[in-house]
Amino acid sequence: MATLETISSVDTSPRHPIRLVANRTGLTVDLIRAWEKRYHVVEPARSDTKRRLYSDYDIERLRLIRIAKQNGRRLVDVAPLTLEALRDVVSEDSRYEVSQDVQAEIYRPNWTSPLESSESADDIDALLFSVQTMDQHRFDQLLQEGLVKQSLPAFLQTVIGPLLAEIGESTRLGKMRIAHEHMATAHLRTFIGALRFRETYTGNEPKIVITTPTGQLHELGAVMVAALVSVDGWLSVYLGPNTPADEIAACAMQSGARAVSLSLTYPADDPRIPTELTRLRSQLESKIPVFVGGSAASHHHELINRLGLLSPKSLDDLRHSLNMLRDNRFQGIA
Amino acid sequence: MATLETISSVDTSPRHPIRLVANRTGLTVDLIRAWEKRYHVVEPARSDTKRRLYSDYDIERLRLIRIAKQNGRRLVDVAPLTLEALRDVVSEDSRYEVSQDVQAEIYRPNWTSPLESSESADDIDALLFSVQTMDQHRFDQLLQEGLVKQSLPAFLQTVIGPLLAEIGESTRLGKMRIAHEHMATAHLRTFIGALRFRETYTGNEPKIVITTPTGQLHELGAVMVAALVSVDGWLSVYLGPNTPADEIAACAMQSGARAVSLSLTYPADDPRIPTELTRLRSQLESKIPVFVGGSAASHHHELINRLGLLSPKSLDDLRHSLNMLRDNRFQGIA
DNA sequence: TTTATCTGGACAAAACTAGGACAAACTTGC
DNA sequence: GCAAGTTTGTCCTAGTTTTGTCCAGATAAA
Repeated sequence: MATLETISSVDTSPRHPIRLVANRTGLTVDLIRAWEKRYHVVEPARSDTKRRLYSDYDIERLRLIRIAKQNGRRLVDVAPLTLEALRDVVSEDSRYEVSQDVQAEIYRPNWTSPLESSESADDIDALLFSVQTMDQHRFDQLLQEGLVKQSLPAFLQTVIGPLLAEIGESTRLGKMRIAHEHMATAHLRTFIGALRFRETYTGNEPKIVITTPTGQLHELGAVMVAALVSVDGWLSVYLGPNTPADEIAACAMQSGARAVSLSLTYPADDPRIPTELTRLRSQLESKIPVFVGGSAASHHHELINRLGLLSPKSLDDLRHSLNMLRDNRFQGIA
Repeated sequence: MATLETISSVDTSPRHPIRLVANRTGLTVDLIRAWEKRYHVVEPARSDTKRRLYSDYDIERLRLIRIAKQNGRRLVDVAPLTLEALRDVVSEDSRYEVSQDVQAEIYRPNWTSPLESSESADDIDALLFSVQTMDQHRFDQLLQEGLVKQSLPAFLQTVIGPLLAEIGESTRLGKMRIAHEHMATAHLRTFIGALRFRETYTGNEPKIVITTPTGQLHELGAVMVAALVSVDGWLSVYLGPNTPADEIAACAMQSGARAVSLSLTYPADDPRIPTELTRLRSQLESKIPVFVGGSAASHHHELINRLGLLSPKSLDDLRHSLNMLRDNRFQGIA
């Protein structure tokens, strides 16, 4: 349960000085104070010597408010909104979808605790049912609703992960048709892919290149990573599946990425994998870490260690490492 | 949750400043005010300091009026129309907007000028530049803006099509890296895929199964078709790429689809294509037409004719056939 | 000591408002 | 086909509101 907590809540403990907040949000120190003075945009805690101390929650709100302003919103309008409400506003602006029940959004608590497992199980059952009946519209609707109930990382972990496992298993056992699996996969690709730009853009996010190496055609894992890291203020350069090592390296260099993430799923024993990983590592600056995840990553355990690549144990683990890297607290190779 | 209402109704509460409206509609601030002054196109509410405050309803009307104007309508004519009436007008116009057929010429008033070709060319250049600089966020932004300027079918034809051709050509000639092409393709997959659910859903749309057959891994064409047909009131069951014929047939039957659409691109001469197409045709009820499109469709011209499949010459052609089918005016096999 | 942050206020740039002017593009009448 | 009228996008001025930046003097941290 410890993992679930870390993954789903935005930390509200006050600890960051104003300078760091300015760096991370792209706002000036003066401006942050002016906003506080005029509209109480954030009311940070204070140290015993009156220094402002901001929480991750504050930073996230400030970042979103900056984006909302960029989209033409007035400060008066967005200043009193909660984090959740802000996310909705920003996402509505960047892709215009009809806003849902705004009323309900405003009174929702600021960060959601992970769902009761029974509730998640119900959600998954409903999703499975919509897949089996080929009701793509319902499937979409359920995904949308599920995401409203909890944060994106929690949603990926408690709903999407188990759902994919279940669908894979059912198809393997013949309880479900390949067509059903195809429909679900294709739709999840669209759905999760579109989440990536709901968050952020301040212009000074660190970048990460995300893809799958040559021979790996399944991109769902990579898309999930792309969506996930955007929550923590990374800007992902997503290359889709099946990208040659040379191209990944070139892309990382051109875009000035701080990290690379690969997803390995199927086939697990593709003979091209060792070659590609080796090439990639040798062409990249050594200070750029390469994360290798996905269900097939464990098949290449030894290779990964030998090359000095990183193999996060879970999405949460990856997320944690990236947070460290972003804040320059990264310890290097595990 | 009252799904249908939430999805189809547009919020009328006034809350957006004029700047945001300009961003979303692609109109200039001056122009929005001029329209209000002269024709009372929209009469926004005011804040206590006389700032204009627009509702979602206003924004949607303005967006449609912009498109109607682009199609040659006069402001005086469209200004007083309700949102629903505007939707009708725009959808009516979009039938002729992109088509080059002589036949359409008859119905086509002489004032139509879809878009200055130079303007489209500029848009494409900007998109290409953002691909070359690996600026994925800019790429997304430009796509979004492009879509505001014209209707989806016109956008696909005048921007996305040429863009893909240009990228493919540049990559082939080595002017662009594979990584650039990958990024653009992956992003377009997300972007176009997400457009599919922008339209309203009443529950009694005719369904169409859209996919690519076994061996065809490129899904962009299929995704474009899925987005396109949703504009004309079809509900697409999208299965992603690489679906076996048996599964396509099973899916069509289970979902009660009225049509099937396949996209063939690469490899053009895959030996599995004839087998798969034959199997599909034999397993489907004969009253369900199968459309085969994509750049590689012409390689199988003879086979397609022999099996009684349909091979639309363009996206517009496909759209036209589907409209006939939907309205039960379909003449069967060409 | 030097650097960072604090408060409160001043100032200026940017954005918005209203009303009107103007030129280009289009329509209509002859 | 040409001239007169209409429509339409853009720009200007002048006054108001909103928003970003800067300064001065004080306190705290490195």
